[in-house]
Amino acid sequence: MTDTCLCKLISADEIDDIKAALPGPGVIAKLAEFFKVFGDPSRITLLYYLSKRELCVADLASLAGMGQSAVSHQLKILRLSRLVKTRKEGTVVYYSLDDEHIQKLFDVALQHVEEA
Amino acid sequence: MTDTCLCKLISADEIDDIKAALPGPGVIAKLAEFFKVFGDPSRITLLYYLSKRELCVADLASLAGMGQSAVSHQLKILRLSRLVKTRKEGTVVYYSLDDEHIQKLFDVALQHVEEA
DNA sequence: CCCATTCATGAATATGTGTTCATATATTAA
DNA sequence: TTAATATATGAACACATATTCATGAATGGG
Repeated sequence: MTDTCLCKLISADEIDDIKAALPGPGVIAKLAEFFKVFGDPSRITLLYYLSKRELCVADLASLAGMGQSAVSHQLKILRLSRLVKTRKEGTVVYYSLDDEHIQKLFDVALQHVEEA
Repeated sequence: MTDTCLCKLISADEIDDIKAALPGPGVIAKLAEFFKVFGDPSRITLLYYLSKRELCVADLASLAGMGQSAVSHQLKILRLSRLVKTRKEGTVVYYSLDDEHIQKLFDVALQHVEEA
């Protein structure tokens, strides 16, 4: 056990304060799950196209250069994360964005990425 | 091939416009990599603690309830993503945040998560 | 009613990822 | 130098995940 460290001289009070303000495990898990959805190039691409206009599955596949099944699987993840919504017209399902925060997230991330 | 869809009646011009505005594959990959870093509960926890104060590896491990090695591995990822920076004092390495956007990202994500 | 089309879904597979264990590196003290 | 401590690193393992393939479900046309 090498877990003894001089810098542990944070006061017990301060430790308690910091730990108390930590979001619960449930919230942390949800945060991670949320970010994980954005952590895939295919989903980023789909979200980008949907940020431009409502699109059906086949067109998304065509635009993104992905197979129909792959798109469908990814759209399910985006649906479960409440990032996109659907509108059905006959056999065609139109997808569109369902979250006004997405563009803001992209902007912040782009800022970081471009600060290379 | 079942990739023929009526809704493909987007004009060729519109398709070109949308595709032209798509960030290049490099940028999309970087965006995904960036978000992926936040897509893990351990890293979220470490970032949270570092948002409170500078901390050494052993204390981070203790606070987060993780092994020293696991923390070190995750800190390396955060370092390579330029999200944290280090300061060495003897054998002790102090970590602290190195990006002013992190809190903003957390805020947006929390908003989404809490809109359940 | 039968068929074609669009999308969803389950299984299989290949790849990626987080933790642990053991060990190496670096710094300080004796 | 030797020993001790803090951190970093590499290999191994277990687990998650993205895609493909095959197929199922739903809708509309003939």
